[in-house]
Amino acid sequence: MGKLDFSPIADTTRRAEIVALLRRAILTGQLEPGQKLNELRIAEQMRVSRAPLREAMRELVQEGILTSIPYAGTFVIDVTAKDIDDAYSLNKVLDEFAIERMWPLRDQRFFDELDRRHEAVKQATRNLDTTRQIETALQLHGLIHEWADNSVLLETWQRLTSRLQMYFALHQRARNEPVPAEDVHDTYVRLLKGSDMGAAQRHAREHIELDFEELLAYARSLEQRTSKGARADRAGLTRNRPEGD
Amino acid sequence: MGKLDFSPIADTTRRAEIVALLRRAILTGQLEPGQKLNELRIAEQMRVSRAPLREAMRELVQEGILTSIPYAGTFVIDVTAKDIDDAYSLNKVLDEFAIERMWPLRDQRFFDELDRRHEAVKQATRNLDTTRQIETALQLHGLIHEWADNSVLLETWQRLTSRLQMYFALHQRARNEPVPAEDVHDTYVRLLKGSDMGAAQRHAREHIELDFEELLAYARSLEQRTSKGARADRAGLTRNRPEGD
DNA sequence: TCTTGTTAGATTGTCGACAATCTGCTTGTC
DNA sequence: GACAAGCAGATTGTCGACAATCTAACAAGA
Repeated sequence: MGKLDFSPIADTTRRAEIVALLRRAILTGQLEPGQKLNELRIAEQMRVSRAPLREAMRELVQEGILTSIPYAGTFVIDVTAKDIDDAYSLNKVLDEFAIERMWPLRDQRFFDELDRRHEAVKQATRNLDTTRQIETALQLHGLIHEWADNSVLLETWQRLTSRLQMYFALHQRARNEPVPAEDVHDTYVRLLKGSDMGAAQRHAREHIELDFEELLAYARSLEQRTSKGARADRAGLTRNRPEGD
Repeated sequence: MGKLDFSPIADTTRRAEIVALLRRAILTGQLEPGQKLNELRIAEQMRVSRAPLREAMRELVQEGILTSIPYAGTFVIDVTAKDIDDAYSLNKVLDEFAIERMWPLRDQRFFDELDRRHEAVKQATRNLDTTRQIETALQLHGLIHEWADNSVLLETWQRLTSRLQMYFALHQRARNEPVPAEDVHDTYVRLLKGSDMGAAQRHAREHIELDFEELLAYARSLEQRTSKGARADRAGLTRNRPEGD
């Protein structure tokens, strides 16, 4: 038989496209944290009715980068230092788990893909395209999760990644200078190709710790000024209440 | 000032109520895996238009217990042995992390809440209410995650829990006999009150392992018969594709 | 001046109808 | 009989309009 695999056909619903557009706008920082999303205005701009737009927003709310308050509006989530800290500490655990799981599954295809993504990061770095740099770096990092053959882990990591990407983008936006970070990933890639799993896990943990401190400091500095969308605080999250008691 | 705190007002949107109704139906197994959700029919039964229903469905899709295929329909996710395995192995990691984090945060309020939830499980067990038993057991288990003071962890665990609850409910449904499991949780609760964190972590891991094997065997037996909704396979999940290359 | 009630405007939530798409059946042709 | 084309029927996706709710400004009264 012919050994040609077709890629799945593109999503042809407006909803999916809206989701992609909005997500991109949020993750690149074009929509700022705390900002309110006016349905009517966005719908007009996109030449779309409010129905698919609202459905798209619901998805992003569940994805964790929007938050909705009934009859008040839907807002981009606020970035608190605690959130970043939480996300990072969990990410470390997930990384360790992912490496453990994917370690015996490494093969030539893995190494090739690893190099490919590493190259993409270097490319973006050369081009001084910081947005793309963040994106590719996270994709490089995500390979271990994709390769771990655990769909739940992958979903979890992708949710985490959305926020991390948003945090990084904001950080980059704040200070306009591009990160030099030329070959930060070299060690990471080398260790993933090596034979010492423990070393790879340790490096993943420390490597992350690195730019984390910087990011955290930035978030703390943001915390001072009062965000105009400050009332868009935690809503929902109380699924577990013991209703019958 | 008066020291009375009011609980937040109930969500008064139809959407929220629909979400709750649908989630309950799915998690208790009233809606079976692979089953298609006909929008028109459900909307009529609930006396609601399709708009809020569809928004509710979008939320549950992102929550991971429904899956949607454009122009084909929305289905309850299929339960594969691999999914259960994945969820459990990740859950073990999360438990360990949660215990580590909440350990220094334990106080009297924690112990009280622990006892309260433990009592709820025993109550449900006495009443032979298996659905409620599953629910309360998971709530007991969830306390460590709620107490870990990490919102991202909590969200992640709640997503996982949804599936686990669904799996358990299906399992219970299959074999009608209620689980004896009278005091399975006694040791768990005792260790969480004790001073040996490592022991608590170890127990959490092993205790889970217990009913896991049973559940997994059941899932494997299901895998034989062809589900009528079999084509409702993984859709989406490919957010990470490198679009510009 | 402070509080409370009222009202107008804007925004979100919901509805019913229409358009686009899929599925299965029928029909026609070889 | 096998197969492709085409035609209902049903279902999902989208639209425009209406209802419910919130916000802020303003007026009335203590």
